[in-house]
Amino acid sequence: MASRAKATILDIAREAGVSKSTVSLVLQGSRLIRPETALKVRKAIEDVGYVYNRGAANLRKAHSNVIGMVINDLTNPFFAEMAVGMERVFQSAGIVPFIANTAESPVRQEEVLKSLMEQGVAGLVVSPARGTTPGAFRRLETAGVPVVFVMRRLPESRIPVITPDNHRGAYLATAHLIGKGHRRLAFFGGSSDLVVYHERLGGFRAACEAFGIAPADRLVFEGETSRKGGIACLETALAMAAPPTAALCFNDAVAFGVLLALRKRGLEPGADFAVVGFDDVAEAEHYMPALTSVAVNTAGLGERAAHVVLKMIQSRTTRAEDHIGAVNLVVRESCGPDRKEHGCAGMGDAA
Amino acid sequence: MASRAKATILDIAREAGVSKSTVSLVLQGSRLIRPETALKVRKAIEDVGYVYNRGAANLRKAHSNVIGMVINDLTNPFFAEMAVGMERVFQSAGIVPFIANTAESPVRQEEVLKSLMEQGVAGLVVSPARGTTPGAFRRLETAGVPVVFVMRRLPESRIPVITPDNHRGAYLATAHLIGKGHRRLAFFGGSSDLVVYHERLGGFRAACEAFGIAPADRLVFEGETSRKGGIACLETALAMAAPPTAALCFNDAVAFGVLLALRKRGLEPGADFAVVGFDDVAEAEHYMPALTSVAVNTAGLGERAAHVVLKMIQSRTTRAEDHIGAVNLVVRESCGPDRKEHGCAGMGDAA
DNA sequence: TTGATTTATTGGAACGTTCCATTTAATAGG
DNA sequence: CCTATTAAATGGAACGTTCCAATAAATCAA
Repeated sequence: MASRAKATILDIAREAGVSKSTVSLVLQGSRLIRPETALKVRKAIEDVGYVYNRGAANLRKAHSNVIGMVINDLTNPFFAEMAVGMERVFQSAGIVPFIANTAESPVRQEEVLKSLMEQGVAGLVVSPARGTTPGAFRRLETAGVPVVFVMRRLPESRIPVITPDNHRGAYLATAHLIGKGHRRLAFFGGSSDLVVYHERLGGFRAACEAFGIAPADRLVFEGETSRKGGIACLETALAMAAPPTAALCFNDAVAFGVLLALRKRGLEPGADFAVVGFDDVAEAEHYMPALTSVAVNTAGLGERAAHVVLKMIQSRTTRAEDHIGAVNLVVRESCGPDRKEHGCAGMGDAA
Repeated sequence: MASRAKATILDIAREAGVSKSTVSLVLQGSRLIRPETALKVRKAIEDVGYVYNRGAANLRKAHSNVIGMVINDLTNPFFAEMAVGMERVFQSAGIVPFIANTAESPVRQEEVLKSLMEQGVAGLVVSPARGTTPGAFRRLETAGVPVVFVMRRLPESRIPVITPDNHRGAYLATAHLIGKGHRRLAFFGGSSDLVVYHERLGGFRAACEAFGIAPADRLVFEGETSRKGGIACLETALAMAAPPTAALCFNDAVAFGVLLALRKRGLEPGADFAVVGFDDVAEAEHYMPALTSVAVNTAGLGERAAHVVLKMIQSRTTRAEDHIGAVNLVVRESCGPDRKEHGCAGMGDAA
């Protein structure tokens, strides 16, 4: 317990019989100090139990080496995975990033951003909360703090963005479904306040158009981006007079919900109704049936984002190029075998 | 861009025509300042785009209001959930906690702890990495920083701990299995370098003993605490001459693995082999079949931990009582119906 | 009026670093 | 030997806050 007044650089100086400047230099690993002196100082540091006061240092340096990762939803394995990718990069750069969760709340995000600024962050990687207002990052911008967005973008913003190629991914997935013989397709989940949503939906539409699916045969169901949302989408879709036979889901969580709901109804995912997810989270591979999904290289995008912000900090700029990451469809079991003229057994299939 | 030298309290003072002390008081919401003066100052703050420099403030106050949450594995939904519980509490206390991930590496943890100390944290909630050495937290202790452990404890440490009642949970689960008619039981997954492991295994053994299961009929399989670990455990268990008919799993991830492996082998979880998980993560309810698991009130424990550390900070102590959280078994489908003399077919629900 | 009290405001000395400009010691060149 | 040069160590002035003690202005008691 005890621990009287915290030891400072001066205490070490006294202990080691040198000046505070010398101690400071040792702390910074300067080559100006004679090795044996450095050793003496380091010993004193150890003896006294000194802990470096970064706040004081930053006061002088204005160069804080703190990097923040602001994540919209840490309980979502997808974002957690991305966060871990970033962390890897920061770690190997010798930086301990601070992670903050906004729980998808713009208000909370505001608080977090404020706190981070007060702490003097050197840079930020942000996956913005849904409903973030365009002005939310102005303070950061005027303060000249490098920021990069990852996974999500804001409608009108000059902040660089690292995202997967959502349009292409959705296109590929949709094409796959059509190739399997489906002619009446749905897009499940997601809400239109996310730019990503429009990108993915755009890819879906483009593919439908390219392969001659009539506008009346492509159904869009907005919904929560969660299992629950997926369940709801499937329910309302199957309640239609002429239900779809396949769905591209906004993300894997929605797809899992759909798979679940199918089972509950006694339908066989894949055979009776084809499902494709998006993001290819770790769980997709282990699901029952294994989920066909668009892999976006989650951790890789995180790493990329981290690299970009590092580079920005280093070159003292607040601008950088956007990066659109490659995607690919990984085909598993959730779309079943190819579909013949008329659906196989099971229940109500295409008209 | 631009943003010449950062604005300080003095710039605002000049702008508002008052002294820096006045500005400082306004920032702290002091009632000593005339409301109209305060207003004038606040306007200047807004105009200049000032951001508070907490580092400078802390230098003077030595009272940092930064709290850290050190998590062993953020990609594990269980810990993520716990983290979110803590966050909730800190948020309503007006504090933005910083989360750091150690990825189950003691080395990484060391770095994180060091960084946090340098940042001048006021307190810490830690779920220690596996293999943490007893001395890892000595620096924190001698510095007098309040620390509380959550979910995991260290073999010999005076740091307060918030955990679920692992022994009781395992006991309940095992009793349930025995009540279902199982007489040859296994404990799957986990490794003995975790105190939790011994607690849970202890509960398992105690129940076996209490209900007269012969020592030869309780099998222990160490293994990774992941899906993969669960799969492996089941494989080796079923390869035995007299395999068990039910298993208590170290945690839900292991249980999911077991469920998966059963399916792969064409066995029906519940009917052919009963499975109980531990932790009751959100996914347990939605699995196929829904997993019977020991609910530990994850988020609640997180909240509790946060409260404790807050109290410790406030009362300037480094000691607090341990807290053992209540647990309860939530019965779903993964143990099937009661077991007759010889396992029955079908997969009806619990009797 | 005078002094005492209250209310608002302010200067200045910390806080623990960094880093520039110096000083001191050691080495080399002649 | 003296003077340059290099190497090693040092003092002191920042950095942007807080907070104590002091002041100034306003109110009150006589």
